[in-house]
Amino acid sequence: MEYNHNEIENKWQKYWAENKTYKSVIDHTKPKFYVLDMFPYPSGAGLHVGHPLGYIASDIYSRYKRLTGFNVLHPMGYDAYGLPAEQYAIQTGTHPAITTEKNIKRYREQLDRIGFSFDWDREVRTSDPNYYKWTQWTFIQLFKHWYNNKTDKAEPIEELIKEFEINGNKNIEAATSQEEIFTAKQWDAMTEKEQQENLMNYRLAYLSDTWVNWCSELGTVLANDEVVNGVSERGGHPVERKLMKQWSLRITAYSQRLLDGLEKVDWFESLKEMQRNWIGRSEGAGVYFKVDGYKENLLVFTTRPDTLWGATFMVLAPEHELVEQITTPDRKDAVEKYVKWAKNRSERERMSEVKTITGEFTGAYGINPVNGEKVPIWIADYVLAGYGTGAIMAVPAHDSRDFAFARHFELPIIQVVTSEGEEPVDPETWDESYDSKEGIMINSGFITEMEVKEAMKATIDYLEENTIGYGTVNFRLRDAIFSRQRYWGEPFPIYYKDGMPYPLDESELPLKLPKVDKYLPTEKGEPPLARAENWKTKEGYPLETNTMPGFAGSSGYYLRYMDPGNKDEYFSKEANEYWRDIDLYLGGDEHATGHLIYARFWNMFLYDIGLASEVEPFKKLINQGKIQGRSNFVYRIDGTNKFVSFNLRKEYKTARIHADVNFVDNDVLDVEAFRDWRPEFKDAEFILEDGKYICGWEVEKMSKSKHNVVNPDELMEQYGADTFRLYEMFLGPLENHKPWDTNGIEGVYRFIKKLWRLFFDENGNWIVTDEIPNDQELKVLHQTIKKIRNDIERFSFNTAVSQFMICVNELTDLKCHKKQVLENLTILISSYAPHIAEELWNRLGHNTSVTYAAFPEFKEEYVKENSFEYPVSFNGKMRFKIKLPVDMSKEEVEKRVMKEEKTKKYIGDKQVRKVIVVPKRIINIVIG
RNA sequence: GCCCGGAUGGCGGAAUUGGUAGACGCGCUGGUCUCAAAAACCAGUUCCUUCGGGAGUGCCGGUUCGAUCCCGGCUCCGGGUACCA
Repeated sequence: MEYNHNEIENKWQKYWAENKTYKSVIDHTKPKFYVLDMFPYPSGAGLHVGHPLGYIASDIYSRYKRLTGFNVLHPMGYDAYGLPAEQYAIQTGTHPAITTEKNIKRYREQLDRIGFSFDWDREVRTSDPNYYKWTQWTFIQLFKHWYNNKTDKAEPIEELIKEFEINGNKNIEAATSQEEIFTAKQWDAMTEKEQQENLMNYRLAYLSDTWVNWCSELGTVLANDEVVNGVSERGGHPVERKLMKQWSLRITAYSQRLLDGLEKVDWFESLKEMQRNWIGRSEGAGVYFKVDGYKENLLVFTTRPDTLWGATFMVLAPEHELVEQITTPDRKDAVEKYVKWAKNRSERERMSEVKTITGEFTGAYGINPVNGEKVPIWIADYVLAGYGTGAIMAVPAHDSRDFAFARHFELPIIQVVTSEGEEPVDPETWDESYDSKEGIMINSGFITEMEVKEAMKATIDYLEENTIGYGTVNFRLRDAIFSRQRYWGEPFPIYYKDGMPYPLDESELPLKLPKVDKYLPTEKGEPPLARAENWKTKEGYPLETNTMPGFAGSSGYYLRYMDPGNKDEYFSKEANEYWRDIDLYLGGDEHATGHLIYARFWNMFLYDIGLASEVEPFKKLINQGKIQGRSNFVYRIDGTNKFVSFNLRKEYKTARIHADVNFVDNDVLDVEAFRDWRPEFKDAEFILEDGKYICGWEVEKMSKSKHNVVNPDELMEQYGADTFRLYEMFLGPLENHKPWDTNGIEGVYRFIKKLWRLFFDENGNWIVTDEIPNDQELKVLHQTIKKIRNDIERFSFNTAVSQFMICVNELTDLKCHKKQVLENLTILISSYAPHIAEELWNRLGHNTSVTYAAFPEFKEEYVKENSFEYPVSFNGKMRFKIKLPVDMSKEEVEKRVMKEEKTKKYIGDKQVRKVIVVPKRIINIVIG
């Protein structure tokens, strides 16, 4: 039989589907292994050549784990809610569900063509009511829980209410926005609405007026991680700050646990570092400053309590709630003008004008609690409303931003830290502030002469003793804004009574997405769901009109895969206790500060309430690199329709034009295809070199406009899925970002055909024999077993492909067609090239899938050498090799080498200073 | 600015990190087969060379018998992040 990839691949893909070869069920006799890919958003463009990279790697790993005796869970699904389908709906009126369904179908076809070992019976889609029922259910649980800082976990809100009824909130330590203390009596006296408002400050899912990132172009708010460089991640539209009533998740309650959990997981260090920075823990102190003439206190956060004596002014964020109250009449106009200006400035403007120093004096003064000094209170937008308390004490001598501000507005600068052994110099002469935490305190009351670190501690103690401050930890992480003013997302299971939100009863779930006439906001500016008829409960209470954000559905999908059909529960205890967590998670690192933090939070909450059995959901995580495009260019001579080949282009004035990579082969342009491409090139002329038109090339993003998109379907049609899979892996290390280059796939295709010819001769006759393999053949096989196992375990898929090539080359040279060897090779390669492996396995006489075979055992004895070819180097330079027995002693080796003619030649008339013999490594002779 | 990566032939990359630099593949050169081409196969391919050798893993220096690997100082490229107090 001739190797016909299309025939073989269709046959086995059909077989796998019909026999449910990759179906996974709980099996307590085997250890479990859960391999997960980040599920895709099914976009209309389908898969390009970059998408399957991670899926191929995880598939190889899954198949390998099956061969080594694991019960593997390897599911796939779709992150089906998303903006593109909704934007398309707005333009065309097509319901996003229809677009999504169509895209999923196309994705599935493409995925199936690559031969993945997914258990499709476990497919989940975030937009499926059977799935989002549990997203809604989890939201209700978040609404019904609060975070107890004493026990460090989420607890039911009923218990909080009980405590309020007995003691009020004075003994409660919670993650809360509630600052006022009330008694049980006061609690009792509250109306239901007041009680609900109060509880809202404790709930893990809560409604509040929040400063949000508003994107008017998209008509919705965005989470912090959805805003990049001041514009929306999707579409690049401008984003502004706006105060809106929004649902949020109190993820900040989990800041410390999210940080600590990173120590327990096996992820790339760079990714962990990104999460650490995003969580942004900083230790310091909260300090109360009295406002002169008012009873209000201003609370500031500082990481340098030791520099309190150097605070010469204070700065509030323009949005700070006390600004209006404390501004003196003479400063009112200026301050109001500034606040208005700051508010209307877009995020992007604010970020690009960081260097420009702006601010206004409020006319008010704060009183430094440690020395009673009066310090002016300013407002400036370098202080952010969203971080710390939105107010700072400014220590210009020891903070570069405060220093710049003080210089600009001519405010006093007092030095309080001096570097050890140096005399203090008048700060007026400084070029920059002294920000280092190394040094000795001066001019600082009782902490003078202390070391900085000692002074910090002493100051915090002092603040706490005198109740003018406290030691504290601040996090950069913000609560996750959870409302979106869009149609295509999960409806909130929430209704409103007297303006207060209440959760639906769980029996009402799923609350299905209603039909609307248009996918746009209403005339009154309400979200699209407000257009739905009868969008209210049975009792007539109005339902929430916002929908959940994209990360809602993706935060717990990996748990649902464990038990996707469950009608009564998110997932059963039994399923979760068996599958537990993801042993290997593969995906792009663009999710570092979004999905991967939200999902950890989601899982941690489910752990707290007793559902999930592991705190951390993703034990090991690998980021695959992005595949970039490799664009090709032609060079048109200015003012002509003549194109000059790459290496001759310097002789002319040319313009560089993208040529479609699909009619360029090894940078050689198919001139006819190019002429047919566009009418304006019909009569193009070409100046060739060596009879060819050579194109220039560059690595760019893969995109339609750059004509560098390579479609996997065409490659698979031409070379087959097995070749495609091997080639994607052969491209380079999995985690590297790398350009796609179709040049080279031929080499892998040649390899596959060469593999086939170990089993069939050129006339297609089966030539496998039952002969006993010889030592050489066994050595090749066992070297390969060892290398493949090793390489897969360390995710070095590219070098494994090389080893397969070496193995097949050597077996071909040895003319080895022996069943004992080839059978093992078939199993080895089955995780990389499953179709051809399945065909060969079948022809070797097996009637079950190679999936259920056992990974060949490596036997040291077959690769053992009794001699080693020592490289002999002189002063570190390798000159010749000499074969010696491995068990020869160092002394003996030295003696033998020194006797060699060649050794004498290279020594010449020089002196031998030293001879180094490293057994089974090297011999180095030092001469000179 | 700060924090992470990275730099090896014409190209993708290897060297499981002190021990033979350039595995494997692409491309290129020559050859076999063929009327010819394709395919397939064989040989060669880091650079320079006066054919003795010499140089060589971004650059400069150090440690070592020996450095792609360790240390110090740069340059360039990629990514993340940014008035975070």
